Amino acid sequence: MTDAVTALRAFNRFHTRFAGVLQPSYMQSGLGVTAARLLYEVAQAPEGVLARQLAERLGLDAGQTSRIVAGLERRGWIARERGEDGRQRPIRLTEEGRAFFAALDARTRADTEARIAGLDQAQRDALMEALSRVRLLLGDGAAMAWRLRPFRIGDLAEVAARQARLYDAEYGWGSAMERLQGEITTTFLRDFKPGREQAWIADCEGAMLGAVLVADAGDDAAQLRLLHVEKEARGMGIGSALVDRCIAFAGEAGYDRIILWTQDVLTSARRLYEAAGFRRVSVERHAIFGTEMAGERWERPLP
Amino acid sequence: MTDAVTALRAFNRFHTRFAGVLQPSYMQSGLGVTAARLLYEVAQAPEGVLARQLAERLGLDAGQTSRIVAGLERRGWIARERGEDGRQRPIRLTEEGRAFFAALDARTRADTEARIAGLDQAQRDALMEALSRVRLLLGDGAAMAWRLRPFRIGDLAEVAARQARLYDAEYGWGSAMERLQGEITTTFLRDFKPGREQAWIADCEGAMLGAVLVADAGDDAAQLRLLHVEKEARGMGIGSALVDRCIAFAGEAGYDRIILWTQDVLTSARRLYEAAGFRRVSVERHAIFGTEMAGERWERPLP
DNA sequence: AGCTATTAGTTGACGATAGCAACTATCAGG
DNA sequence: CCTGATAGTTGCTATCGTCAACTAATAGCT
Repeated sequence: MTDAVTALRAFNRFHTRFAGVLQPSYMQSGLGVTAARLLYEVAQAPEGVLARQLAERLGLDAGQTSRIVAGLERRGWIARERGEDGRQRPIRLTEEGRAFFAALDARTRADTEARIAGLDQAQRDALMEALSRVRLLLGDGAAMAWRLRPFRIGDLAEVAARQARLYDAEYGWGSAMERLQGEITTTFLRDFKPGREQAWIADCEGAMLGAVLVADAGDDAAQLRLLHVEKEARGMGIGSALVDRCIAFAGEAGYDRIILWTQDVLTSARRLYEAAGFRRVSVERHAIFGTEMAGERWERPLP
Repeated sequence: MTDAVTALRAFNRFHTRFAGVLQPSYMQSGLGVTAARLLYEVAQAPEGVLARQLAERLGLDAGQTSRIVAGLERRGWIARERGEDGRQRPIRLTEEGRAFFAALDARTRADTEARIAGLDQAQRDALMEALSRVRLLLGDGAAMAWRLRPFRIGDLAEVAARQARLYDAEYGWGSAMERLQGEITTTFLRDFKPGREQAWIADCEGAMLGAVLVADAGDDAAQLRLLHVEKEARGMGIGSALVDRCIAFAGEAGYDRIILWTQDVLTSARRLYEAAGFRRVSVERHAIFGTEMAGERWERPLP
């Protein structure tokens, strides 16, 4: 069995080749790979960008950056103004530069598209999810956008899989938890009441970073279930966004109150609930998952 | 919402930077990045490698390869023999080269390890799965090894998720199929009989490429359930390996026969069953998944 | 105001990387 | 023996990347 370091190195070798095959298209344009990357960054920046920002973003040397910028300016693709700070020379695209970049960008897109022409939409989705997951795990999460969306086909089973693994790794709850997850999601799907029930996925460019369910608990109560946030996505505000969405939904659906069950060991989840206006109404000790812990019932009235 | 091409290009930009940060360690060794990659390839090859094989594998120019090889030979890391074919100069590591490479490799490993030092084991597993998935989808599957392994925590829910998405994308079976999957896996987990039942995952460096379940159907019959192979993994022999494993397991467990239910539209699965000695014993038309189709029962005696 | 340290950017030098083309040596097949 | 193909080498040229010295402007401090 290979470890993550070996796998990452193998991937790096693979990707170096993969990206290398994509590069010759830059050459046809008379630009080097680095110059093309820099031009891309300039094109993305709506305002003028400073050379040092480009250097920082691309991981380039200041001298190298200066030379490439000078080259692009000589060809007329970019222009430099004077900033308020007299040392700065904000860079922006000229009209010709915009046209040139558009053509280059289109060719690069076509090249990339050709590389994945054999993939159908489902596989493209899988590719996007894997790419995002890699970036997230390698620490590029800050550069990525996430949003909440309603659940789609396959999502609830994935929620069950993620939670089973997460809680097993973190608390050792094993297969007892897995069975429980499976039963909750299966029941939810079987008895799904549109408008009265819903599940949301925190979706970061195709990758699931967290999820939550709202189920009808009867007696005018909505029940928040299976809240989780992936470890690499904590501190991004996903947990509270999910809880807030549940409360808003339950309010609109006309429930009196929203309830939930949780465990005392899930401290960060409890903080979320507390901040969102939930109050603990009962505690019950048990050992369902092997070790002794306390199951808690929390509740929040709805306006 | 971004598309796969945009996501892939964004990933390429990310990875170029990511790999760029890893490179300085090669510099300390006096080797360039390309020379280090080439040395790695030589070290991996047990026999002598030809320069043109290296060029092909690394996507390098022949001239460039020649120069790098000459440089490594000058430093004494590699040696060139004469091949049977007088034009060829098979390359292999010298003793010094082996020692040097081992040191370089250790440092590179440590560098990579430092980049993922913040990840726990579960996250490393997730990283490996995502990396493998990317390579598979981008066509590097031939360079990767897969194997069958028994199911672990979370696997069955993932099987349900993958199948629900696969069959929805390919046949439009939607949530009816999803509910069915969920119920089958949940029931399997709840009533799991070790030794009499089992599930296998086709695992390609952490990524699930296919799966199958064997359940006790009562009356001395084993039932093969939920066989699937991911689209990007077809033609690798995974389907027949999964079926064979089921038959072998059912035989060892002492069942009389192995049965399964399938649909007439799943033609490639039917071919697998037929090749593995199953025979169709009954057909029944239905419209469970929206469209009209035929559910089939297949059976195979066990020795 | 004047001094100092810092920041933005430029330039020169040098070596590694990369692509192209011309070249030698060898081999395979008629 | 001739022809075409293959393995590998070498020269030319341009880009890329690093290091270090340099100018110009600014910010902070006394």
